[in-house]
Amino acid sequence: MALRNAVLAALLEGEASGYDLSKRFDASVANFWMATPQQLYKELERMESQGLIEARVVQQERRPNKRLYSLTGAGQQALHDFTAEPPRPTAIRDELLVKVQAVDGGDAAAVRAAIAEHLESARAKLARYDLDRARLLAGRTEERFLAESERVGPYLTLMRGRAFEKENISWAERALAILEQRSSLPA
Amino acid sequence: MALRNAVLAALLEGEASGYDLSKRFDASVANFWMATPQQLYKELERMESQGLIEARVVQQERRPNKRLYSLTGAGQQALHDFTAEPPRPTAIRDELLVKVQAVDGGDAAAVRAAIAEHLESARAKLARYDLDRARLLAGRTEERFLAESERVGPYLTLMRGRAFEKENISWAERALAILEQRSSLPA
DNA sequence: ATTGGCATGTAACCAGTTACATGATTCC
DNA sequence: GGAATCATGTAACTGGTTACATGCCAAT
Repeated sequence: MALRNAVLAALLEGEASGYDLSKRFDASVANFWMATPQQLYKELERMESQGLIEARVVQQERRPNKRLYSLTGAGQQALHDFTAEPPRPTAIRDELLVKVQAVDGGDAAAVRAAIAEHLESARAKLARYDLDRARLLAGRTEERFLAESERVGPYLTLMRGRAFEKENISWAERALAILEQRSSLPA
Repeated sequence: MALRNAVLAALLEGEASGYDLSKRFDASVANFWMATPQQLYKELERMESQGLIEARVVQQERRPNKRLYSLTGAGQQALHDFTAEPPRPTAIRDELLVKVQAVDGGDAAAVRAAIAEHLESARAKLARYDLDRARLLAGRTEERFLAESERVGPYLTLMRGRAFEKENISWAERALAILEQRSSLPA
């Protein structure tokens, strides 16, 4: 029931279809929770059957109809309850770092390539987050934004994502430099 | 088969029992991959049956016997193959950030408490990583260490863990400050 | 004409978590 | 005497991934 909470949190931004949510996850939630469309459709069904969300069917012309979900009172309560649960230690699973850990007994060139690709994707994500931030701030200083806006959660997670990607970038640059030097000086 | 690769990488450090591995994971691998003892025992069995690792039984007095596992040639090959695989985008799942995202519709005090706890654990981890780093460097400068040591993988992942925890700390401090200010100025 | 976006789902499989289970030893 | 450590496992459950499946519309 872990995805459930991420979905509830995402629906705080407003009603969304499965498809919308899938994009919303990619755009902002993906920073700390990833989910495939398949996962979302299944979870939405289950959540609806549990009364946490409700659907409103929107007829569309020249488009398939869609079901827009929003939080019910029970859903809001469930979200509240979730935030009040004692935190469990965050589980990390980073395949790239497993490869880096194993670089000395593995294919060093391939690991370097993987880091380089990671670096590129971190740069792309950082650029996206910067755009998102500018959109949120809408010309205001951070201070004013924080004073004025109703919600700060999305801003805080965005800041976390930004810092994470910045750190990814500088780590990857450093790691590449070290590994490249090694490869030119074989023992 | 994702844990498998983390186990192979961990066994590069030398032979280990299930119990040893469990501690090794906690100590260093946990930085990027977490696994419970139960997971490890099951995975070790499977890996042995696939010929990736082999066990050597050590009789102990006043202690249960233990099975020390080490990589076979096939295991080394599997590790090599894994490092050469094209990287898949890292999956993140951070429950704390889900709570933060939902803070505006949830229990803000509980979320602040969760962040504070996270901050403490990040500080503790950073201190541990600093100790690990000092142990690895063994009095040498980073430059000399990198020039001399046979393996760099564990150092690079350690640096990543350190940077990650540092960033956790500064983000958590900032987030707490923002949320505390909000709580004292209710809309 | 083909790619990409909109829109939704099912089924089979694989991986991870939690609870249960045991038993001796060493340290405080 | 009780907690922590050493040492290993099973069983039931939950959650996540991958592959398969469909079909229309807009833009290039």
